[in-house]
Amino acid sequence: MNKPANIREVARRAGVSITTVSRALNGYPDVNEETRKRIMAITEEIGYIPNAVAKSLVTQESRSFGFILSGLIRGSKHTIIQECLCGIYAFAREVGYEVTMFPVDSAMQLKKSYMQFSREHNLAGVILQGIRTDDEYSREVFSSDLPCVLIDIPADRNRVGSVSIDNEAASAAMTDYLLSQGHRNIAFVNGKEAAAVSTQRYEGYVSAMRGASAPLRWDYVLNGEFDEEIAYREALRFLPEHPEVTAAYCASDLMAIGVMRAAAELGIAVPEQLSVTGFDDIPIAAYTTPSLTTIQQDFFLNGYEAARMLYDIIQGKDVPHRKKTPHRLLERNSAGSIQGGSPLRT
Amino acid sequence: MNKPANIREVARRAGVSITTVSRALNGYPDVNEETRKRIMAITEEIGYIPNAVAKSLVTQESRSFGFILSGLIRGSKHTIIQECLCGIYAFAREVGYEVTMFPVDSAMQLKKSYMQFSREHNLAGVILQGIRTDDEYSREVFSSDLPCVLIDIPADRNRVGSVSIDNEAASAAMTDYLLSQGHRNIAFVNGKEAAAVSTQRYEGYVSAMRGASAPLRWDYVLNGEFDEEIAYREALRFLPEHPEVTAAYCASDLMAIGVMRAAAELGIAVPEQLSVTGFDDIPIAAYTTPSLTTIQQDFFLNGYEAARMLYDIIQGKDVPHRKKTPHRLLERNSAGSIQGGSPLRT
DNA sequence: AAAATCCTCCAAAACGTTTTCGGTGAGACA
DNA sequence: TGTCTCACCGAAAACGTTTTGGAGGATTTT
Repeated sequence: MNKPANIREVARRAGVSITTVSRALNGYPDVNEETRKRIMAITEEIGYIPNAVAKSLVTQESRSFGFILSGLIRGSKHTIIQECLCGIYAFAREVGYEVTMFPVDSAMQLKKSYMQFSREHNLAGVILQGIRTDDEYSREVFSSDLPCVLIDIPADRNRVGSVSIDNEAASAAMTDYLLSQGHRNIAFVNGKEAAAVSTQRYEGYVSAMRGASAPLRWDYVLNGEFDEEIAYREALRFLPEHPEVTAAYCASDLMAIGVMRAAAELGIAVPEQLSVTGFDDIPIAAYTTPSLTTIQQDFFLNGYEAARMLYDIIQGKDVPHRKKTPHRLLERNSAGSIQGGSPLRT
Repeated sequence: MNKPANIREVARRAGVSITTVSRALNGYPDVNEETRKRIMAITEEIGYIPNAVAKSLVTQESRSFGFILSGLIRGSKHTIIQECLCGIYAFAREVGYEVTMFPVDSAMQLKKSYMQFSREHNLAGVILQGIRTDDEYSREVFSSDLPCVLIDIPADRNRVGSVSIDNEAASAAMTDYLLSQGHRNIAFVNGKEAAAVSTQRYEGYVSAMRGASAPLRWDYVLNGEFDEEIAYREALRFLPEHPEVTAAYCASDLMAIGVMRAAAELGIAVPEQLSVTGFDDIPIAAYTTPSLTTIQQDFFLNGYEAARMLYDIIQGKDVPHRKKTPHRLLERNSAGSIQGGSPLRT
């Protein structure tokens, strides 16, 4: 394993100092065009590649976004983090940055804090996703002066940015949609309580129901933990107890799928007897029978915008630290109108 | 933005040399227990974090796997690379490595070669996935002495490792399954020609058909390019022309879904009139109607095993450079028996 | 003709570590 | 008393860059 050529070797062959080589390669003006050509030729010839590690060490910057995320788990059924990662990379490429991932597994004993990770790698800034706000490590990041933007987590501090859809508005929109179809008794299957998006979506549901003077009953909101199986079991229990509810609005597609399975098992027809709607628009949502009416999020865009905001913060630009990405209500086939002539389940 | 503390600061406060600090922190034996305690305390107090960049520079190794992959694109409907990445991280954590991703986009003008990337970052070795073998940059990697393992690409050189399922056997198994259900006229929807897995799956199909003396016709193999839409259009053309074929075996789930959609549009019932099978077992496959009979691959395991093999190669262990991960035929509802009483389409 | 300017280049310091080699003092052994 | 061993520690080199602060010569300006 012979060592790769370094700048010294190039300098030696070109008969110049390493300073000149460095300047030539980095496009500084004060180097003779002829010398530059010669250096370039030698660089090419011996396959010299500047060592980014050494460069990063001396310049004290890494041109690298950190991406700290939880939820990179085996057997995941959605592509959310994939999309997000892809968006981050898309922007990073535009500005010549790289990205360094740090997946944190809730199961793993976290011996390394986010901060430690960031400093070890001279990260220019970090993007956090799927991280709990009450986590001790995130506090450490918030209170540091490391540029930082959050995805799907509201930022309380002013130094840190955040990007997400307007969860409350989207949630209200979905509830309103169901209401407009004639539904009154609408159950809401929520996700984990700890997640900020859960409370926001709950708020949206509540305000829409209240606005329409629809029955707002505590026993109409179920806890599905963002889990297909749990939502399935909850629905299995809930649906027979409440034949008067004609719609179940779920805070995630996976939970909606669980609810639809429960309905199928109970002999309840979707959407004829029960409308079911989801949230996220994961790939599966388009392929279920019936296909899922849901709120579409652009997770790619979330990643892209988060990276862009982080970049602006790093550059010291004065930029709004709150970005709402667009959402869209995707009307498919899992929800229908009550006036459509379909009998209520009662 | 005050600079983070460095080893010199710790040494100054502890009243020892930086050598001693380094030794204390890295667990070398020749440092007094009392001094070590003191150093640890100071480290904790001022929040000192060793700089991995500097360390990597001097040790000439980064304890980092490179993951070079193509196919990280917006709107992807499967979780293959996600699973793979997850597997790589799982192993990396076990051995205290990190992973550095390098997504290559076929659309992007690749101004940086894989080799350049690897050397820039002092990578210990790289894992390649979804990369074409005839690509100029992969040649560069193969012929270098950089430890390297390929996923889903057969390795011709002996220095490089490779991991994948036994595509030929799996493909033959699926074909045999269809044959055992009484099908004789089986179409095969293949993926991109450039992909190694395509030719292997084609071989499996051919040998199984040949073994059963089933009709092997060139016009029974379609080119779906691993694309749902293309497979859909191909099926739309092919199915009416060939009412005698009772089964379509597709080299990917997405193509199978495209074929099923075409069948639905043509009024052909699946599986009653046409059996359709896929390959991969992506999440969607379980949620289509009918659910997809397919070959299950463990992409997580692919990543995990690739990382393990790479690690062994880096360590200089003499280890088999070819690993076949298990596959499984998942019998769901998109394929049925001809004897089952269902009429042929003819 | 002297002075100022410009172009091209170089020596050396710096970034934050690890590692090699050697030094000091204390106790053990002859 | 002299030497050897051992535990502990430090000075300095090294990793491969970038950047600072000029130096030397040629060219232009005054």
